[in-house]
Amino acid sequence: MKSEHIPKATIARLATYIQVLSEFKREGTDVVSSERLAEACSVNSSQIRKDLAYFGEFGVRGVGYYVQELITSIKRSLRNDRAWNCGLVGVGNLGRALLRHREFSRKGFIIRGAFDCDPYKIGEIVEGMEIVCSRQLPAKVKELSLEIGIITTPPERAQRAANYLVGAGIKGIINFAPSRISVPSHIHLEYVDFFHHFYAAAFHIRFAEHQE
Amino acid sequence: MKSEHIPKATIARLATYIQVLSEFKREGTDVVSSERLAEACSVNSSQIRKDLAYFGEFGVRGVGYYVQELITSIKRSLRNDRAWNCGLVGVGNLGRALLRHREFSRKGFIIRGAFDCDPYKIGEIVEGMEIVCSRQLPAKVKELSLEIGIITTPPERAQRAANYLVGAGIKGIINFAPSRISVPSHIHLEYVDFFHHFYAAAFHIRFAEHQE
DNA sequence: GCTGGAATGTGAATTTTTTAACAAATCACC
DNA sequence: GGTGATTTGTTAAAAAATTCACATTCCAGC
Ligand SMILES: NC(=O)c1ccc[n+]([C@@H]2O[C@H](COP(=O)([O-])OP(=O)(O)OC[C@H]3O[C@@H](n4cnc5c(N)ncnc54)[C@H](O)[C@@H]3O)[C@@H](O)[C@H]2O)c1
Ligand SMILES: NC(=O)c1ccc[n+]([C@@H]2O[C@H](COP(=O)([O-])OP(=O)(O)OC[C@H]3O[C@@H](n4cnc5c(N)ncnc54)[C@H](O)[C@@H]3O)[C@@H](O)[C@H]2O)c1
Repeated sequence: MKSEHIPKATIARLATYIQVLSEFKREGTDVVSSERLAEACSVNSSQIRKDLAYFGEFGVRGVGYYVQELITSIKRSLRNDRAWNCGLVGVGNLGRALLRHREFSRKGFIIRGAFDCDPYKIGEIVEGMEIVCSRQLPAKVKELSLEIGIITTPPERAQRAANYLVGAGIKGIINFAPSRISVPSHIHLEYVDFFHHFYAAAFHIRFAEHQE
Repeated sequence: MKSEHIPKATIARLATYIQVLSEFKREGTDVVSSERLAEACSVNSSQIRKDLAYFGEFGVRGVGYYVQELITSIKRSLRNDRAWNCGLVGVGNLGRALLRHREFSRKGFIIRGAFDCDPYKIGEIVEGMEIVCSRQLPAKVKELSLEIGIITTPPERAQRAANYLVGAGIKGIINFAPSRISVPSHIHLEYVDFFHHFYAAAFHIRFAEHQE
């Protein structure tokens, strides 16, 4: 039952499945049922089967899913079967943490360019990568075939960073700065904001207290 | 129309509204309609009115919402009208970036304790805060009235960190490590994983290419 | 103090997402 | 080769979230 439109929530869950399946693999589990995977991910088992059904049939009835095979299938479904070249704009606290994070390249998102406008930072080497002046963005995007731009500048600079990236021909942008930006409709834009998890925690803690 | 159960998506959107409303305020806008706010947040205007209706009536018919008043009302709704004391476990790349991030205290989440198990890090001062040995967690949680625990340890240590936090009497946990952990049901647990944004970007970029 | 234009709050309609249920497929064991 | 225990893929039902539509309220201007 391949399908056209995929819910955002499904993408997020598939990412979780990969994570949990990788743990299973490390533990030496070869085959897993939707029931068992569901429990580990705190979701309903038909949810898992439905999510997978958007992309194809990956299991064996009466048996379950072969862990390694399923990981590969999900990655392919998510277009994560090849590496993506990323460029990071704004090498501050957060930018540095991301540059040093090994998981990016392990997951197929390879940060190949790091840009900043601060002359004191330009030329510095972080995690084997030289910080380059933002003005060189257009040249570097082409040279390194960058496809995804990561914005970690202060919020008031995010729009400018986006403009540079778009002008340079990037295809998608992940914005970590807490400000809304506008880009042409053919550019895929994602906002990362984990504060809502803090709000949610605060909300539910106080709510539970109130119930007592 | 006050209500019992609040969708998670509503909480996340309310956080966005606060962000965008703060921008409006900075620009000097005093009154805003749901239509205009909706446009800035890329959502439907009745979505906004519905989200707010879960908590009360904050607008004036025929006029709109008073920006500052609405910010205050949403914050109160989200139980964000008082500060929350947080403790961070695992002062590595990410932990440091969070400790240095001013936005936390500005938003009412004050990181009062930083813990690590690495003897080389214990005693070090980061952003005016001394890194303390994880073993002192129970004592510090009580001393500093910590309510929310932030886990930024490597994934294989996340469960242990959670156990410490739970044992020490924390009320909620935000886990930045990419591993599922288990905690008693009265502890509110949130997972932060921004990789799904990268997967979503990759997926949609390739999908758009395929359409052409 | 009336009137027209504007914008909220909300019940109803629609759409989307999740869950349940079960027929179809697989395999171990006899 | 048949049988029963499993577990998938999928259709149908249920639940949840979003959007529509409009009665209700407010205000500015006359
Ligand atoms: N630090 C965190 O934990 C954290 C968490 C969530 C969100 N954020 C957001 O991420 C962004 C970065 O945070 P940070 O703590 O790293 O801030 P930071 O001030 O440490 O770093 C910002 C960097 O961007 C550079 N910069 C500014 N304008 C630029 C431009 N036009 N082009 C290229 N580079 C430019 C600055 O020189 C600096 O190096 C902020 O928007 C922040 O709100 C940070
Ligand atoms: N760096 C990033 O950009 C990034 C992004 C997303 C997720 N994460 C996740 O966040 C976590 C931290 O990432 P990082 O890059 O900061 O790693 P890191 O290795 O730099 O830091 C981990 C820190 O945790 C400490 N630690 C280990 N076990 C501990 C324990 N039992 N109690 C207390 N402290 C302990 C270590 O001493 C170290 O200081 C990882 O799980 C990582 O996958 C990181």
